Amino acid sequence: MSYALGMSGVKSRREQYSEATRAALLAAAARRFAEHGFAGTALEDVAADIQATRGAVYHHFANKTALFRAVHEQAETAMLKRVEAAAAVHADDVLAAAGAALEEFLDCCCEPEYGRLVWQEAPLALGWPEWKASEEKYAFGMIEQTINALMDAGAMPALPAATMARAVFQLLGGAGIELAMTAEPDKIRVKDEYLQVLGYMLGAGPAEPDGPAGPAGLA
Amino acid sequence: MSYALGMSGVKSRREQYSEATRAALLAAAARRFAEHGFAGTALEDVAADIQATRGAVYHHFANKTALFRAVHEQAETAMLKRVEAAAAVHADDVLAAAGAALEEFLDCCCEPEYGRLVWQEAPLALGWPEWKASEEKYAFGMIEQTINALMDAGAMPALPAATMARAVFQLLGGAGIELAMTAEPDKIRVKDEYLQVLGYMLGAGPAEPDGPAGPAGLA
DNA sequence: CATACGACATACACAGCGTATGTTTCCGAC
DNA sequence: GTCGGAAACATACGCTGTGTATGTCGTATG
Repeated sequence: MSYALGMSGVKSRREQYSEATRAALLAAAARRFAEHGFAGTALEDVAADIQATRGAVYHHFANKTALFRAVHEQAETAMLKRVEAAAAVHADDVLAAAGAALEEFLDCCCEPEYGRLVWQEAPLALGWPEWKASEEKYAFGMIEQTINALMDAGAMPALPAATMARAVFQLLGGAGIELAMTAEPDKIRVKDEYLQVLGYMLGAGPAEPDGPAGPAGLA
Repeated sequence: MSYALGMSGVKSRREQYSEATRAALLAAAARRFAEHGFAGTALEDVAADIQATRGAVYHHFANKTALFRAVHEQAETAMLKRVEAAAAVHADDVLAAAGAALEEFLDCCCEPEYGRLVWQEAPLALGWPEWKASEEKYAFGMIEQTINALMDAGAMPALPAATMARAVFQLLGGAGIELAMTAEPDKIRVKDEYLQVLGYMLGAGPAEPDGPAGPAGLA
C-alpha cells in the first residue's frame, strides 16, 4: 500500500516524471508512425527522439503493438472531441449538425497524424478485426447515430442502417486517406469535390454541379 | 545466344520446370499472404510449401515485395477478366452491364485471396502510392469508364468524375473487405445489403427497401 | 537510514530479410 | 559424347529489429 499520494490525486515527483516520459513517447511514436508507418519505425528511433532507450518503451508498453494502440486511441478520441464540438454548434438542426460533423471529420483526415494513422496503419498494426472493433466505438458509432437521425427525420430512406453506416464509414475513410495523401495546394479543391460527391450520394438527389447540396443539404 | 528454343515459342524442359516452380511459388505465396498477411508470412514457409528453400524465392523474385507485387497483379488481372466477362453479356445495356460488373466484383471480393490481398495487404506491402497507381490501372480505370458512361447516358448527374470514381472505388473496396472478412453464412445477406445501399447511393433515388433498384436500376 | 520498489538502461536470444557463395543439372557446340 | 557454361536452385552468412532477462540508480516509505 505504498504511494498513498497517488490516491489523493496528488502526484509524486516520480509519477510526474514517469507520465511525462510516457506522454513524450506517445508523441514521438505518433510522429514516427504517421511518417514512416508501423513497420517502418523502429522502437529504437522512437526512444532516441526522447533521449531514452528501448527499455523505457518496453517499461511503459507491453510491445510495439500496444504502443501503437495507445497512439491510435489518443488520435481517435481527439478526433471525436473535435467532431462533437463542431456538431454541437447546431444542436437544433440535425442536418446542419451532420454537415458540420462531416466537414470537421474531413479536416481531421487532412492531418497525416490522423489520416495515415487511423486509415492506413491501424488496420495493419492492430489487425483488421481489432481495428474494426475499435472503429465501432469511435467513428462508426457516431456515423450510425447520425444515419439513424437522418432516417428518422425522413431525410434518408430506410435502408439497412448498419450496412449503410458501414458504407458511409468507408466512404469517409477513403476521403480521409485521399486527403491525407494529397499535396497541400490541392487539398482544398479535393475536399470540396468530396463534399459535393458525398452530398450527392447521401442526399440522394441530383445535385447541381454548381450547387453541391442535394435535397438533404448536407454539405 | 543459347536457348534458341525459347525464341521460337517452344519451351525447353528446364524452362518448363522453372515456370512450374515459379507458378507454384506464386500460388503458395497467395495463400500465405491472404491468410497471414504480408508481414505475417515468412518466405521460409512459402518456400517450404513448395518443398524448396528461400533460395528459390530469391532466384525468381528480387525480394519479398516483388513477390507480393506479382501475386497482386495476378489477382487483379484475374478479377478484371471475370468482371469484363460478366459485363460483356450486356453489351447493349450500359446500366445492366454496370450492374453485372458490380455484382461480379463483389463476388470476387468474397474470396479472401482477392479481398484481403488487394484491399488489406496491398497498400501496406506496396506502399500506398504504388498501390494507388496500380488500382488506377485496374479497378479504378474500369470504374471511371463506367461512371462516364452513366453520366453520358444521363443516369447520373455530372459531378467531378475523378472524385466520384474514387468515392465509388473506395465504396466498393470497403464492401470488398467487409465481404472478405464476413463469415460464410452471412456473406449472401451482407452482399445483398451492400447491393441495396450501393444502388441507392449510385442510383441516387430513394430506393424501396424491398425493391433495391433506384431509378438507375443498377442492382 | 535501511529497504523495497519503480523507472529506466544494458545485455542477450532469436526470428526473418537480403546477399554472397556454392552445387547440381541441363543445354548446346564442337 | 563430352565439355564448357549457364540457369536453377541450395547453403551459409551478416544485419536489423523485436522481445526478454538482468542490472542499476534514485526515490518513497517504515
